[in-house]
Amino acid sequence: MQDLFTSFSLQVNNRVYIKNPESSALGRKIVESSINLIDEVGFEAFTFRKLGLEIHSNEASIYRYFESKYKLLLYLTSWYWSWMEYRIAFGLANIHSPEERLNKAIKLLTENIELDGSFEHINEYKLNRIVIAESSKSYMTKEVDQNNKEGFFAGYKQLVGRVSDIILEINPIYKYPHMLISTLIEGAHHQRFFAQHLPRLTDAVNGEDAIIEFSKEVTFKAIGAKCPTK
Amino acid sequence: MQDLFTSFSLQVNNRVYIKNPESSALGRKIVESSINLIDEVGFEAFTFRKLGLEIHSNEASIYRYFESKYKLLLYLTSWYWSWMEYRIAFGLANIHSPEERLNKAIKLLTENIELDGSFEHINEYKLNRIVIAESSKSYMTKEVDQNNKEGFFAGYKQLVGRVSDIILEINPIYKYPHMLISTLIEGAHHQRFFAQHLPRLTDAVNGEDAIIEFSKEVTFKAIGAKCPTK
DNA sequence: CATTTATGATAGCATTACTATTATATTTGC
DNA sequence: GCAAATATAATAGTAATGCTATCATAAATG
Repeated sequence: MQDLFTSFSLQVNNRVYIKNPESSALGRKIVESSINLIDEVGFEAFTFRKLGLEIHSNEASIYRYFESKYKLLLYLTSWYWSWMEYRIAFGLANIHSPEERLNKAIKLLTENIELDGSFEHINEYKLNRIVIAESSKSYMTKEVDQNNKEGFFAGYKQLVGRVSDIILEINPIYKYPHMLISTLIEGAHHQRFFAQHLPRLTDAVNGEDAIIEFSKEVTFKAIGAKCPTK
Repeated sequence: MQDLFTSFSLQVNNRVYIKNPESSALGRKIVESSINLIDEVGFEAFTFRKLGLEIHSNEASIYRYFESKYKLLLYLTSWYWSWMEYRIAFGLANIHSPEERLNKAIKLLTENIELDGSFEHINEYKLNRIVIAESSKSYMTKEVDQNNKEGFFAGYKQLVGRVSDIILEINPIYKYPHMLISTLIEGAHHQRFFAQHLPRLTDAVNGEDAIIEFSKEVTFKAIGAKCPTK
């Protein structure tokens, strides 16, 4: 996907920001450095004041882009899900067999993300770690219903919907396609976190990719289809 | 399990508290009311000052039991996992077929919890909602490794280990028992949350219990065994 | 009933999550 | 090239949070 995205940017619901951070150098710096800083110190310890110091700018200036650090997190996760949808759209182009499409989609959804440098100011590798460790904090809140109404989770829902559709192509009477996919996505994230920090909750040996294997196996068996790579 | 527990209390790692809240009326009041308050306002808005007002006691007094609200959350989740382990231990007593044991364990792990009143000062129904919405905040932190070393997640790990053992009884060469069980537990929690707040991420219709069905199906198919209730 | 121990009341402090104000750059439109 | 609009920086301020410290009082215990 190299260089493909230099020409366009991913759409994020414009209600998560006050001013679009893509629209200025400062905005891009805010996004770039927030990824570094959240990855480094964690979301609870992350503050706009610290971010201001980091980028030699001002706390008040950051507030002109994002209402709060929660909204910024929402921006980052929304961006991530948009990005994931593009990755999948491109990754599945010209593959016709639905089994192979599903197989590839699961790989893309559950694999360890590496830096691909398509977007200058976004480090996908670190962003993936943030999504794994912090994204549940963006929806496990008392404001979830309100935020949902405003469309802040649309990207995630759309992604789950798209992959579920592939499942239904393979097995039109499978009852739980959305459940299966959302369980898988969240599950793979948890497993990556557990593999690093709470290994007794997983069987993922560092190095080999048990998480992808596990996800594929579970999915294809659940829907009663044969995994093309097995 | 009614009245069974009036005679004993569940063990929680004594390093999550400063003074054991089971040891005094104030301590039990703190636990009881913290469950109500966290359930009501959410963990971020929950503070010891508010809790003090609620129980007509003092912020400083609460700090004599728990170092911080994070430790209190850790206490609540640890208690929950201990409780879950007892539920399973009792629920599986005298069942010999490992398939039936697994089937029952999955039901107990993924079902919607109702108030059972075995512990006067703990509302299991609300605690379950807290565990669903807030428990990931107890381990998705920068302090996870430190906390893990101190044994704060021992109960959860033990529970996952026990259920994994049943899987291995059924299929000794299954490669991912821990992954499967931890994915299932977290997954069921997420699905209950999604069913209420983000229904497009799930297929759980309110009322019937798709989540248990889904969990059983996935598990037995993944390990290549037959679910006894199907 | 003296003493330890637990609780309560009050105060204080650094940090957080903002908002407001005013000053200074930078961009843009003509 | 300059006025006017717009974006950013600097500073200050406020209420709430997450504690800690001190001292007084109540309750339990030996």
